[in-house]
Amino acid sequence: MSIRERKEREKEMRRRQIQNAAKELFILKGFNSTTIEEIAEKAELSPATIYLYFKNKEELYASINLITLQDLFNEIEKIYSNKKLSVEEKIIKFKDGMYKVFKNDPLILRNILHVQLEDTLPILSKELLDQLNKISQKSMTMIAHVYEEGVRQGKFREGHGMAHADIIWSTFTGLVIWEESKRKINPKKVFLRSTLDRAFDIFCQGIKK
Amino acid sequence: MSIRERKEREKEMRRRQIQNAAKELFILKGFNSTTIEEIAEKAELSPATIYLYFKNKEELYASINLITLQDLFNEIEKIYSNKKLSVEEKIIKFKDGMYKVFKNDPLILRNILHVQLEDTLPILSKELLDQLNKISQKSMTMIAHVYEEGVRQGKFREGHGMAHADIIWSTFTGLVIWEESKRKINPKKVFLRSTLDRAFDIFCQGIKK
Amino acid sequence: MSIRERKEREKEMRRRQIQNAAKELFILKGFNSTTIEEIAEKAELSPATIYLYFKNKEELYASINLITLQDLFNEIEKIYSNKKLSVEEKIIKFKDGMYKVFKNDPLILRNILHVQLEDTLPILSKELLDQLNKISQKSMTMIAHVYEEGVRQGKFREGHGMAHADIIWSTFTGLVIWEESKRKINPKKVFLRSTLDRAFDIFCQGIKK
Amino acid sequence: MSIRERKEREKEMRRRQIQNAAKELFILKGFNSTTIEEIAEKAELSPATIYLYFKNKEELYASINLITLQDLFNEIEKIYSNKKLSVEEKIIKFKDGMYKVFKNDPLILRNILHVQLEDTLPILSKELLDQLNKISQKSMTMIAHVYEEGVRQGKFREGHGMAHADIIWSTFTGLVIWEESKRKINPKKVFLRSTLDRAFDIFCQGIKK
DNA sequence: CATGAATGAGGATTCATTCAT
DNA sequence: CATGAATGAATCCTCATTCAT
Repeated sequence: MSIRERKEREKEMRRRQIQNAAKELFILKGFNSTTIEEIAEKAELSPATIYLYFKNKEELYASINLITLQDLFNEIEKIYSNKKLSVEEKIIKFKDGMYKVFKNDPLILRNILHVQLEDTLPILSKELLDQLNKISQKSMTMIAHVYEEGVRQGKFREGHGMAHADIIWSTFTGLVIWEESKRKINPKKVFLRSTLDRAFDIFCQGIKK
Repeated sequence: MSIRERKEREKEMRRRQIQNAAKELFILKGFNSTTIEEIAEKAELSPATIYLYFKNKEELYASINLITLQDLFNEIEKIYSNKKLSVEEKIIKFKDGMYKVFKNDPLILRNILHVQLEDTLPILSKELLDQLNKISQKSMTMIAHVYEEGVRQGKFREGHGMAHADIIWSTFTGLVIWEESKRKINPKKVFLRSTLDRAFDIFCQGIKK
Repeated sequence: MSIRERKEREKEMRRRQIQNAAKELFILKGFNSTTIEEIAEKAELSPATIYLYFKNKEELYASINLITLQDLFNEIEKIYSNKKLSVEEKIIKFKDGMYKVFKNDPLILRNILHVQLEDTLPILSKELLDQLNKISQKSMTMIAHVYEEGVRQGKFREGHGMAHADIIWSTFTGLVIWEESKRKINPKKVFLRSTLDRAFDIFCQGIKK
Repeated sequence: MSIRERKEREKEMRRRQIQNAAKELFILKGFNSTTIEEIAEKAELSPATIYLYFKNKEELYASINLITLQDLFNEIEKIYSNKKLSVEEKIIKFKDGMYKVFKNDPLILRNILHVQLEDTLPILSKELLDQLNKISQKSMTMIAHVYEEGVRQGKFREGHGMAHADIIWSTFTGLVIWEESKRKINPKKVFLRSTLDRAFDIFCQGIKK
């Protein structure tokens, strides 16, 4: 029984090993320009082996997105459920949480948006697309709830919760993408954490009643 | 001389013709998934002819972004130079200007961001990259100036102009992309102009001293 | 205009050139074991060029069958329409016609039967399959008509025309394939024309009233 | 010793088990399109195990043909040796026997002919090829003998026995393959036993003195 | 100038086969 | 004896790019 377990664990590790190799490359070069061969090489496996663990390139790609998005969801949920935090604090924490996930895996944002913008948006299986969609939906809803709570408490200006969730999310993604793109043009540039903080500071100021 | 001019003009038109065809396809399918042959067909030319006007696919792609970015630049400059507008008004106008460009040519934003997100960016020639960089730099600088002017006038909170330019730009792009992506998943959704306005309203509120 | 025609003709020749190379190889090694690269090499072209003339390997394969079947159809129709021949003569001529086509292009029969024997009978496009089907249907119908005419004239035993067309066709193909297969095992053996003639002689005898 | 025997028997059963699984798949999908993995799965073994019993895919395939051909041989021999049957009856019985084998295992004919037409024939080991050859030779010889006996008895027209064995065999295979191929194009069609009977009826009529 | 035609350089995927356990 | 896991070697197909006309 213990042998079987070990095997199981090893198999899972192989999967991870492939996903990690792939993630790095997808981040660096995008989906289309990353070849299975490169992934295999980085994972120190043969291309054929990849196909023992993932049905094809798209599924591999999707599986990575799923992990990442799940992380994000967990992060947001943790904050959302934390009863000790005020709504203002929660919004700040949301930003910090998103940033943390993003820092840990810069691919995430690109992926979420890539799902929609990417070339031939990879023929992700309907299921996976739905799953991605659902998770992101749930995350947004939690953010919306927080805003609405703020309104109820008389702290925030009147307004549709979902719209403000969109604004928070967009401000974050917009900044990150923009910073990332600037770094791409000029690699010396470092992501300015302070700009992000400032933006959210302004936002918090702006929504005050 | 006049003949030469006509020739020149015709040549320029061919370039445009190709760029327009390409733009549409890049928007629709992304860079990698758009083939030269498709572009040629849409432009009613042969693939070989494309190469008489553009060194390769990347240059063609970049040249389109350049146009787009130039349009945006013009829009921003017009507002920037308008002496009748207050700094607050200018910021609002910036948003409206960006929105106008985007509305008039929805491809614009996608393209600009594609330059940033797309797989193949690193292959762009140094020259073009610099040019792209310079234009965007100049646009951002103007926005930054407006913010700094606001600070000098005691209207806006202290802060680095460039950082706030980034924030403005990011908020805008973030929102547009996000809305667009939502529409992609659920096509019935219409872009919420009001969400954009709200976001900038919050921003303006937030930066007030 | 003449130039265009020449081009057209040259293009058609290329197609033929590819088909001929492919035909030989398909005969020799079967569909699956023949690679596009081999075909290309034999045709003195690059693999990519093949795809300018045929959508994929299957279509190429099918196109060859189509030609072959068409030839056969023409041969049969010629006999069918010949008013000077008696029904008995027509049946003998059918055999001779089929044999002529086969002799002139030994690949023919193998190809037709490959359609039937081959692995997963290649996913021929519905259209082509229909076309193949239609031609063969028409050929068989003509043979059937001749038999029925023979019945009407009181020369042949009562019986369903189509069934006898099947019998004629099967006897012929069966014999040719069998002889061919024997030759494959023992290459010295030569196809026995006399066996074929004998078989049809027996058949003619057997169907007499 | 008894243990050794049991082992031997078990080993033989495993072989059969694999062959049966393989046979079904080869019938369904052809040689090339059937994968070792599929065979293994159907046989409830691992792919690697297959290689403990058969040197490679080709040998496995050939071994199946051998069985099949042996069955056919047995059937024919039984009829051949039956002293109570007249030559006319024997010929009819040959057909029935062949049909029975074919009905019981539709693979047989496809396989026999595949051996001859199929892509991979050259790869079969010389030994196996010889064995296949010998069995088929012996079967044909028996059929030939019957014809010659008929001639001696003054019942059949003069003629070379072997040639008529070929004719009998070809007529049978030709019809079966043709019917099978028609069914492939139009699956609703059912194999017409009556056509086969008719063909042999005509044949018997035709060879009468 | 324009292009039809050709191709070299990959890239994703499959599968028979091997081997350590 | 059995197998899970791994892979080398193919194979089909695509596409940016070139060049003779």
